[in-house]
Amino acid sequence: MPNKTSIVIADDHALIRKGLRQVLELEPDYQVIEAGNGKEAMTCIREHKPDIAVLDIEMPKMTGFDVAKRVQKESLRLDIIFLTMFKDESIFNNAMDIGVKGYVLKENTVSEIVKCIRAVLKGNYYLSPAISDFLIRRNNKLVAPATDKSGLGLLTPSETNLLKLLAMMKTNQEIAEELSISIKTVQNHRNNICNKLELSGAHALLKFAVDHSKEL
Amino acid sequence: MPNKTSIVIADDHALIRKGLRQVLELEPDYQVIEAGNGKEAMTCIREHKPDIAVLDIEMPKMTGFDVAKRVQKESLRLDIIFLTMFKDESIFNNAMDIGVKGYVLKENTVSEIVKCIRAVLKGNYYLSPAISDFLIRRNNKLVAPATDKSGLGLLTPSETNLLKLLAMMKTNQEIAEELSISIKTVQNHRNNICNKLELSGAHALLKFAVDHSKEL
DNA sequence: AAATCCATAGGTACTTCTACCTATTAGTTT
DNA sequence: AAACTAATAGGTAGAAGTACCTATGGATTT
Repeated sequence: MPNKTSIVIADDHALIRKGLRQVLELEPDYQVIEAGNGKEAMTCIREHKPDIAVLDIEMPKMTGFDVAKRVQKESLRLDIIFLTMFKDESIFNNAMDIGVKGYVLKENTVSEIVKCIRAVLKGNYYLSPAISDFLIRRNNKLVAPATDKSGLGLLTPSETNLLKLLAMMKTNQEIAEELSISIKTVQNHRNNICNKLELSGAHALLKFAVDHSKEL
Repeated sequence: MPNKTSIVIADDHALIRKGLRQVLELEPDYQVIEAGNGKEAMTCIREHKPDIAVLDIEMPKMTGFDVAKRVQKESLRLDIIFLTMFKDESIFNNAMDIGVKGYVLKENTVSEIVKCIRAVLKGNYYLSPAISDFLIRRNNKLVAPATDKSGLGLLTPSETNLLKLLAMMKTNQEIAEELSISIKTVQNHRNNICNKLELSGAHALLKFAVDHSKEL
């Protein structure tokens, strides 16, 4: 494998480009190609077919996003890393959505970008630690409300236990059997829970159980 | 605020404890308390009520997980950071599920743990970059199912549409109103779906709808 | 000792969902 | 034209869940 890893870097600040080149060329098998804006970056990518492109987001002519989308549309096979100052969550989310493999903040150490390139070359994702925090939130939104606004604290152990089974979509009869209690007891527990949580209606409790199953 | 930030560190290797202490005490307002295993860690935590506990996962007496769970059960207010060699995804996922705020690999630089503590003190999460990769996967799992083993392809558009509403735990009556059709039609659709998918029983279809809601 | 809370279980009336029927209309395929 | 499919809607019997009751034994608190 004498073939070098070629990397296109695109940033409108010459200073940053030079700095990046210097850092990257410490790795003997990295070959760096510079572009001063998004449009140049596209040209470079089409011509040199690099393995990786490190893009600033805010650039004249085409933004990093524009380049990433273009690359996707033209089915060019290379991985894209954003090197940016934006710590904004929604920007980050958008980047993930269009398939960006790495996201490194400029405020991080220079070695960060090298680690990132290595990780991406291995087929992994790499995110700046500050960004991981956003990712967690992204997950938790789908998972846990964290604080107990739900009223779960009001429930007794048996009630909580019953909710767990209910969240698995078990029927009252199944729950009764599993706990070796009467179906009437199950129904009563359900009723008590509904009263405590002020729930009413056909699937209200079932919905509650499923929605909060992670907290049970 | 002349109060120091107190940190309990727990690891069974004295060498690592000493190293950590040295690094952490470079920060003038960090006060370090050492524990040689999980049980000691619990004692230290109960006694000193630290702001943060940095725990190894594999330790004698009690593991880092045991300590984290215990802390949660006793409602002790401190943040927990795992400092570990485990790059395993499921271990990481478990850690997230019990509310661990930071996850740093021992293979990372020492400065990583300091960054982590700072981030967690600010109320943020912090993950080693190598771990971020897992998080991405975790997200993607929730997003892309790709193959259809479920039999969803057998369903007609109206049936699929109905399933979407069912997955939101709406009752037949609500679905009928939302689609401006008779409740009987809704019931019929449900029956047809059950036949196609060979489902039967009280919550079978509802469970199916919820389980596959991401694919609808 | 009295009061309170929890888990247990039964009763009853009502609503909702399930399972299996039939049937009409509109659109597609053969 | 005949056959098929999807969407619509009605009927009926029975299973499951909801809503509100009462009640007993055990544990905890006051």
